[in-house]
Amino acid sequence: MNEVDLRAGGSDGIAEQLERAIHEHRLPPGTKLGEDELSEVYGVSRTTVRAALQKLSHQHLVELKRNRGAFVAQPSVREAREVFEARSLLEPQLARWAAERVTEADIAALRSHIEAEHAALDQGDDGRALYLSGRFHIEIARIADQTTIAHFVEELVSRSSLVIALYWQRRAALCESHAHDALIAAFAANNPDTAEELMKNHLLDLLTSLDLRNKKSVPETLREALG
Amino acid sequence: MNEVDLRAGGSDGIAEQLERAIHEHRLPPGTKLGEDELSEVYGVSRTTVRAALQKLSHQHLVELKRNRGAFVAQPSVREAREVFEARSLLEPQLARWAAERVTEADIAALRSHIEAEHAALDQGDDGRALYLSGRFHIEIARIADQTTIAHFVEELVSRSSLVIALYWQRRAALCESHAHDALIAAFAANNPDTAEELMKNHLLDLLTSLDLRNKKSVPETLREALG
DNA sequence: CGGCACAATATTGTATACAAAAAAGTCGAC
DNA sequence: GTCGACTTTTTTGTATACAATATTGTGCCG
Repeated sequence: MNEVDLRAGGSDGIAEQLERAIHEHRLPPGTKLGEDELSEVYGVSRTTVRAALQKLSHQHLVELKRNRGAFVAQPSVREAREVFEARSLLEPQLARWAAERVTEADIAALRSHIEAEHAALDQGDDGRALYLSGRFHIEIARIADQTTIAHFVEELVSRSSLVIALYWQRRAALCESHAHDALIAAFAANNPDTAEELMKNHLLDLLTSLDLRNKKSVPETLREALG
Repeated sequence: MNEVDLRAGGSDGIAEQLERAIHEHRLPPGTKLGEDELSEVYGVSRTTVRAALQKLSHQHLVELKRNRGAFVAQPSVREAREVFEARSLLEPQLARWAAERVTEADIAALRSHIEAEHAALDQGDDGRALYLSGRFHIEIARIADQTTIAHFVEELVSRSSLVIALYWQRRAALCESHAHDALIAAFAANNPDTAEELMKNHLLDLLTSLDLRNKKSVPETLREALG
């Protein structure tokens, strides 16, 4: 029994660990998440594991197939587009609000966030860099002081990570295209208009960096993967 | 044993029934949802009930207090504002898209939807009218063909119902302020600009019809309810 | 040798049992 | 009679056991 036993008690801690693993691409889309396996890994009962998996499925990070089990979600091309459409509706306004409310402490936090991201990249830990890059967006939602929308963004960012795992075409250059630096600059200058525009373009850049014509990257059934 | 046994198997059916009951104000905010009680009502085990309650808590319709149980959520004033801010970001654009894509069949569905709503009002079934009024907004999301955003709107509409239960001030006139009729007209005329503007104003109207200064309507603890 | 039916196995879905915590009720001291 | 501590009861949290379903393996028949 490999009981890891981390702080956050019960299902929430497990859900968080799984979410991070998915976000960091340690669990690729389509991975089977067996209940027995997970319960052994975390040293808890299947009941607890199931609660965690259900939570993740509500966030669309995990797909629950009846009598088949849980799998890391494989967003379709359409879902990928929809996720970025939703982000484009929410995040620019969030950036605007953030620019209006940002404090010195917030800016410092954002800067150290980016530093950690670059550090991860230097270490070759692309997964962690991607995770941190996503957290940057969530941090902005927090600064905007809109917890309800922040929740949605959190889900969308996680799902974006799955989209990236499936449809990313350019190998180099993660989110680190200086877009985040420019956003911080706009925040520091208390310039909501610029912040909103930068975020809008940043999301468009992300979307166009995907190859959404590539239907085959997710062989829904084995049939079409071959044929 | 009062086994109701409805079609949708397992926890999803129970979650749906509870959601509707909450949405129709048959279960007011703060109501305790005991697991044993629910398991008897629906003739299933507590395991199944818990799954349903967890789902609802992820939608913020139910608050899960550790070792205390599940309660119908009581959105704070702040949460109420946030819900409508989120809706204002999503739904106007959704109305625009819907106006661009709407079909004759969609319009017919919307009209019959409104009819049902008026019928419910005539019968004095305000709860059901409110529920149908919410479904109208969700139907628009469906027509816009944006399932991801539609999911968010679904959650926000349900939460709005809780907000209305707590902070509604005008007794008469639910959502039936002809706003929905005007929206249908804009759809029928394929006028996205008008549809977007109408939705924006409709949401503003809803928000201003609330009394969000009223702190006491949700006595968080008994202490402040008296004093 | 290939295909189909059946059996064995593994995995999920649901119910129940037990442990832990909170709430309510009771008794006694002051 | 009221306050406080203790006991009882109720309710939730977690683990385990059993049932249902899907998957895999095996052998028979064509």
